[in-house]
Amino acid sequence: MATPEGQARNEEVFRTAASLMVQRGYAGTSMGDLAKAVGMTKAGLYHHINSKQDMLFQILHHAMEGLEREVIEPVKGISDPEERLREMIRLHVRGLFAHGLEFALLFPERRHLEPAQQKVIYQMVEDYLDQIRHALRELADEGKFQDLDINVTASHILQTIAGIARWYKEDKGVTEDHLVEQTVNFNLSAILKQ
Amino acid sequence: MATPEGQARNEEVFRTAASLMVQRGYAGTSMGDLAKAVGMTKAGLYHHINSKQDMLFQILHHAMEGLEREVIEPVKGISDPEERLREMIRLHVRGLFAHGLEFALLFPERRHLEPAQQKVIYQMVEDYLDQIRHALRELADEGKFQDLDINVTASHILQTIAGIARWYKEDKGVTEDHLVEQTVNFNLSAILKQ
DNA sequence: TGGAGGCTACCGATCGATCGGTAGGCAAGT
DNA sequence: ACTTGCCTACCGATCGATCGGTAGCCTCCA
Repeated sequence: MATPEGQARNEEVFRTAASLMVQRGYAGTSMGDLAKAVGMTKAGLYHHINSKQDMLFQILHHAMEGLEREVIEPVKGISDPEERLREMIRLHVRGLFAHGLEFALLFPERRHLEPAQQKVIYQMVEDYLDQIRHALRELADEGKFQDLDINVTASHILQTIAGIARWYKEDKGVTEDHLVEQTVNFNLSAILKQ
Repeated sequence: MATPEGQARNEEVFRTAASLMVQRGYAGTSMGDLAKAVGMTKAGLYHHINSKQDMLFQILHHAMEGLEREVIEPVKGISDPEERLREMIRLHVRGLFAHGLEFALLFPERRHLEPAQQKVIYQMVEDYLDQIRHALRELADEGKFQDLDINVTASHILQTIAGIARWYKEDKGVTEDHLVEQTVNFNLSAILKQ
């Protein structure tokens, strides 16, 4: 279906598109801009993608798959809910840095997708939230959970993590390690008794 | 400068623009769409505004002024930092509902402004964050603050509040009162000792 | 061994539609 | 008479997308 070079080029297109859309938004990024950024013409670009909209869908879908692979899967073996939640937050924040903080900022752009595509992405986010909710419920069963609404709390936790991409600036002297630690501690302090 | 009816029409233009941009983003909202939404032609629309970009700036500026007027000002008389922070979160979340949750979602669109305009908005957000940081510092002086980084914590708190607009759906049975209470409790639990 | 056929990865040119914005006029209130 | 508020009619630029075409490589078969 594709040569190794073509495969690499294809990935470069999607990676560059994600980067540009983070900076300028979906509607604010033209296919001409993207073509120029990857050193192609618009026509050449369309060899790699079906449409601008489909490209956005694939970027978001790929990002969610990455989240599941790098956060959900690795913590499946952790039976203690507190430690599992700690590790989820840790891995998620580390993932943000590893992939340039980018993808979290693109999710609001799912409004530009077809309803059916929106539903797919929405469901993947919901599945991720369910993992957080499940850990919270287990904590509640152990009597270690504060008296909070599990659904609202799960969303709050996710917002503190995804929100990092919205305010973090490299030049402020905050290191990745520090931010990981702070985000874990903030959220765990919020939900644990004592 | 304007008749009362004209003033009202002017406000309707900006209010409608904000609403459309929340749904479709800045670049995704055309002036033709906006004109149709307020029952005007594009030319008539431009009687009320200078440019699309300037309109966005005024919307964001107005939103920040509202935040200062409805959250910062009312809590100035509260000397106890814990109670002040509680009230800030309470008022901010209530403000989200009162104004349709809209404006929080528009702030990422400040990337479409001129650098000088961006700076103005950025500074207003920073001033707001300073109010949260100040309350946290006072709490620390009283020995009631968890061992957390004040700057990071302030951002986390703001993200849980602004983040509500990104996940809240009316049809899930979560009431405004419940959400206010949950958001206050989550954040206070995160930052207070014990 | 060489040539035919097919495939990938692109290009220049161009499509109709839509973009943000404007010139100039007209009707109504003060 | 002048301003306010809006209109019709239009501008150049850019949008996403598609057209026919091609350079270069790989495979297969005589």
